[in-house]
Parts: sequence; C-alpha cells; structure tokens
Amino acid sequence: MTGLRNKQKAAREKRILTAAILKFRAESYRSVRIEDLAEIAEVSVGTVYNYFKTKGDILIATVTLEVEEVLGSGAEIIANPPKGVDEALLSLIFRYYDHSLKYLSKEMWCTAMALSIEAPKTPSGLHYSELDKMLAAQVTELIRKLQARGDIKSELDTDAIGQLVFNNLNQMFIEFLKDEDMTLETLRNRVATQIRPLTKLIVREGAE
Amino acid sequence: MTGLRNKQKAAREKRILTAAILKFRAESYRSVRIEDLAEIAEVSVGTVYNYFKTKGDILIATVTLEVEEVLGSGAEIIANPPKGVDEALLSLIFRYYDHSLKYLSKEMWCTAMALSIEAPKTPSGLHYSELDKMLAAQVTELIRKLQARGDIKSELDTDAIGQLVFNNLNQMFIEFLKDEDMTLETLRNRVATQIRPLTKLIVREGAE
DNA sequence: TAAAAAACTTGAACCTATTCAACTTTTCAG
DNA sequence: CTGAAAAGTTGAATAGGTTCAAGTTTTTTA
Repeated sequence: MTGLRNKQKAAREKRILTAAILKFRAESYRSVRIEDLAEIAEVSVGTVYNYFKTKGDILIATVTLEVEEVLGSGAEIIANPPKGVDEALLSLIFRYYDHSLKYLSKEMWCTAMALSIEAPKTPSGLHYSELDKMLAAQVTELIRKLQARGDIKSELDTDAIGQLVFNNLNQMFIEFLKDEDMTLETLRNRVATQIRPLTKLIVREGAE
Repeated sequence: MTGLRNKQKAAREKRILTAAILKFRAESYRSVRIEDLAEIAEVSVGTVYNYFKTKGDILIATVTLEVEEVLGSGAEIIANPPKGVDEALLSLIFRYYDHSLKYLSKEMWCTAMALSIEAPKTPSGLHYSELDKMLAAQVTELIRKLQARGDIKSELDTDAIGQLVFNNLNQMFIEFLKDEDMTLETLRNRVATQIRPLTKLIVREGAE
C-alpha cells in the first residue's frame, strides 16, 4: 500500500466528486447519469461504483462538505452569541440557512433528504442522520449557553427545547426546498415568526 | 360514458390498489415490481400505468386512505378534547401515531415521505403535502380550541404554536419510521417528553 | 528483477420503472 | 344493427442504475 496506488485512488475519487458537484448543480441530480460522471472523471462506470456504493452516496459526500462548513460557521456563533435570545437563536439559524446553498442546489438537498428517509440504514443514510444530529446538538448547545448566561429560564430542559427548535428549523427548511420559488429571505421571515413566540416563553423574566 | 366501461375501470383500479396494499406490506415497496401487481390484478403493465402515473402514485393512494381515516379519528378528539393541555394535545398526537400503521408499514411511510420531498411538484407530491397541511391544521385547531376555553394564554399565536407542535410530531414520527426497532410506545414517550415542557410554557396561569 | 499475489479497472449484461405504437373493446349516431 | 370514433389495453422497447467475471496494473516476495 505505497504511494502510487494511493495517489491514483485519491486523484480518481476527487475527479469523480468534483465532476459530480459541478454536474449536479449545473444540470440536476436526476438528469446526470453515472456514465456522464465516469466520462468527465476519465474512469469507467465500474470504477465510479468502486468509490461510491450508489449514486446517492456521491450526493451525500457533497452534502457532507456543505454541512461540515455549516457546523464550523455555526461554531463561531456559539463561541460568541449575540445579546438577546431571539438574536442569538436566529443568527445561528440564519447562518445555517445562508450557507446551505453554497455547494448544493435545492434539488440536491431534496434528493439527499429523501435518501436519508428512504434508506435510513444504508451507510449514507446513517451518515446523513449523523450530520443532522450534530446540527441539533449545536442548537442545543447554544440554548444551554444562553441558559447558563442567564437569558433563559433556568428550570427549562435545554435538550427538549433544542430538539424542538431544531425540528422546527429543519422542517421549515424542507418547506423552503420544496418550493422552488421561495427565497431565503422568505424562509428567514417565516422561521422568525415561528421562533419569536417560543423565545418569548423561554426568556427569563427580567433578562435584557 | 355508460356503465360497462366505467364499471370495468373502477374494478380494475381497485384490483390494482388492493394488490398493491397487500404486496407492499407483505414484501416491501422496493421489491414489488409493477409486473407483479399487474399479474395479480390481471391487467398488463401498461394498464397499471394507465391508472397510476408512477409506482409512487400507487403508494400515495394508500397513504391517502390512511391519512383520511387518521383525520377522521382526530376530529373526534377535537370535538371533545380531554381536560388539560397536555392530555388534549397528547391524546390527539397519540391518536395519529396509533392509527398510522393500520394500512402502511414503516417502509411504506418512509418511501411516501421521501417521495414527497424528492418530487414535490408532481401531483402525488403535492397531494402528500396537502395531507400534511390538513394534519397541521387540525393540530392548530385543537390549540385554538384550548385557547378559546381558557386553557392556554390568550396572547399566544395559535398558528405559530400549532405549526411548531406539528413540525415536531412529524419529525419525531420520521425518526420512529427510520428506526425499525422503535416501538410506538417509545415514540409516545419521546414525544411526551418533548411536548410537556412546551405545554408548561403555554398554559394560562391558574388554569386547571 | 521475475513471478505470484493483491488491488483495481473495465464495460457488457442485468434489472426494473416507464413509454408508446399497434391493437381491442366499448360507445353511439344514423 | 353497423361502422366510425372514442377510450382503453397491451407488451415489446427504452433508459439508466447496478453488478460482476475477465483483464490490468501495482505491490510484494525471494
């Protein structure tokens, strides 16, 4: 297991993935055939399948790129959350949303989510769920931090609220993805409308 | 457009749908081929496609059966909600959950949901969203009723809370579906844990 | 460095959803 | 009742994801 082989492998995998990111966005996940990717990446169809178990796996690999960046971006906010519960929560959520279309199109997101629901026990389904859990954990972490600094009622179960908020932002994101015409702006507004009543309920009396 | 033709049409469609419900449950959506359904229903493959645009449409047709019953069942609770916010909300939610596997298996639900995310603009995708919206509306209706009878703080936006609750129960349901081994019992407990902190926040002081 | 073993690559073959042009059956005007 | 039009049925052909036996390339062994 020396250099040459590994170098070739890495190069090939990268070529396939790069081809996929470009093609999936430019055309659509659906309309891109494995054969097309193979041709661009200068390998055979069989080789594509040697690197990725299914077409969906190629997609999940690009989702992973995106979500990892999103998590990194979110961490900045956790490190230094804005004043106010609304502001803190929404800035995290908006950070997610604003980053979400950097590599992926709406259609790609939809396909990836569908995949994780349809085939939850496949490696890529599981992987997607992992990413989801990390995002939920990050939201919970922020809420815990807000509670710790005295912005949120101390008796509240931060895990339950975190889960609740995440479920909600996720579902709203799905709605956004499903509607080709909905803008990020609209999504932000809708979520804010959803979240504000909740934050009113959880802020500690006398905070701010 | 007299009798014979219409009678034959209805009969054929019913045979196809019946075959599908049975087969999808007994084996799995995936593994059942259109050819199999055609054979059981004693029609040709082409004819199946004359009644249902895609394989997914056949599935959505059975989901519709299920959800319509669920909505009917939920209406009973709306008509006469138990005392207490927790009790009322959870009895509606549990009613949904308990009914959900009457015709559909977990796998069928997963496939149907995946479909509605992956192909939201197809007729069956849209139809699924419709069903979803009706359920959300029913939850909201219950909350509005609870507010009207004085159990919930009067200043709260019932639409926002309703949406929040629905998003949450839906997401928890997805989690349940994805995990083959999770029981309805566990799902109920998890949702209760999620919902109770919320209800504490929204009950009117001094109610009950 | 030569030969055997290990690790990859290849593309033709397979499987199944979906389409469609040719055929049947039903309806209906006269 | 008859034949043309309408409506429906059929199954062979198409398309694209996936598999796998045969062929190459790289690594290892001696």
